[in-house]
Amino acid sequence: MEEERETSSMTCVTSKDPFQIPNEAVSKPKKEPTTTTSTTKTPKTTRGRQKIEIKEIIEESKRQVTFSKRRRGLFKKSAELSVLTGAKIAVITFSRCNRIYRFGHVDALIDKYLRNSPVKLEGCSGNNVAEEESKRPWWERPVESVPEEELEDYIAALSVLRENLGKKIIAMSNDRPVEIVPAWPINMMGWKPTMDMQNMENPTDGITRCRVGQNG
Amino acid sequence: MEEERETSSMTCVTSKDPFQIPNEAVSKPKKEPTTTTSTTKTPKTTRGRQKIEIKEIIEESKRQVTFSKRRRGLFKKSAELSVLTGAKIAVITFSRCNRIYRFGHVDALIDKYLRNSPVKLEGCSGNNVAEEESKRPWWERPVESVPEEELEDYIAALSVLRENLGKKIIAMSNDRPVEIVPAWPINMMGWKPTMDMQNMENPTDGITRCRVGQNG
DNA sequence: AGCTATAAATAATC
DNA sequence: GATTATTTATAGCT
Repeated sequence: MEEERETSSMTCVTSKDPFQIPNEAVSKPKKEPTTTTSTTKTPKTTRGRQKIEIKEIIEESKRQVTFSKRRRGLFKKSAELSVLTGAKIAVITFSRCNRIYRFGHVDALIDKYLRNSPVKLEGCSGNNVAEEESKRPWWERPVESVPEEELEDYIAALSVLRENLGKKIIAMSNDRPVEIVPAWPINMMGWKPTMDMQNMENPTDGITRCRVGQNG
Repeated sequence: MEEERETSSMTCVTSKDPFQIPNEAVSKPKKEPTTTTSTTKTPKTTRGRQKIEIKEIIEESKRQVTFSKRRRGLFKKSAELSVLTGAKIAVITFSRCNRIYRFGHVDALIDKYLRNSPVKLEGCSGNNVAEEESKRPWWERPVESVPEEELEDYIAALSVLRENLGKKIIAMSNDRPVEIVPAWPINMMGWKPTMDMQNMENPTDGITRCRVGQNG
């Protein structure tokens, strides 16, 4: 974000920036579409996106807004990377108040991560996986091959698979519903829409809440 | 990325786009800084960033490049979100060849996630956590408060904490070094540089590799 | 929650 | 791996 690069693209902008002098004491031009002699310069209504330092945002409301916007952006980027490259991605976000926001096949990938890869979600292309695929048990088949109708069963089955991780995990997971957030949550062009993003974004924990007005 | 929004900002661009007609059959002007009559239009050397559809990239090398670039971008965004809002973030990426790339306090957050929040990384601001902090055992203290010199000990201690997750997990994790990827990997302005990003990005698995030339 | 102008990410290219 | 021109993300307002 704040690399040393100072290449000014956008050389086309010829209008003088009306927001130049102090930071806050700017007399905003107020959008007036047709009244004034608005032929010389474009009467900008906002300063647009401003450069910020990457350091903790102190102001409460501001931090919440940034958290919300950027988390959305992060999940979108994750989804795009997943679709574009076929990678499996899981993102876990704990807000300052320990509200949890998840993206992707979190549970499946955590299993995979902890077990050091046994849950094979997708074969490597060009590895003539197709023939080997049929020999594999259901839970090693690509997630994509699971029909949407069977998703519930698949999820349930996955929770059974989790037993292989150890009784202790199962015990701890029992009071939390085992669910999978689809990797294709956003209904965008060319995407496989299974559930809406809202559902994915809502905090799903039963975790101690902070007082009202806290970030997260 | 490909929402229905078609709002054309950038209305300032007056130069005609020389790359207009077919998509690939463009006669590239080739960068010639001072020779040609480059006064009328800017002799663009590239088409710049092109709009792409969010669908699987078929071409192998192209997909690899995109995976590399966008993964880097995703981790950067994660780091920024973490610093800006104080959120704890973990990102796990399995490439198509099951190479694993991680970001953030993956192990700690997985523990937290599986246990439904016991590992308290940071208190909620304004909750007068400071006084309660001192009562907490070391492993509940904010990760940031751990001095860099103690990081190794902290990591080791965390692996002990994992035992609370169950003997089975420990058994499975034994042949994999338990490590923590720092949440501040990029040495950017105002950042806390602990390790380099390269180290973080390198695949850390001992997982079956695909044939050479595969994505991930 | 929506808008606008600008900062930042990145597709194509070298 | 570096550059460039463009698309996309988003900071500040409303």
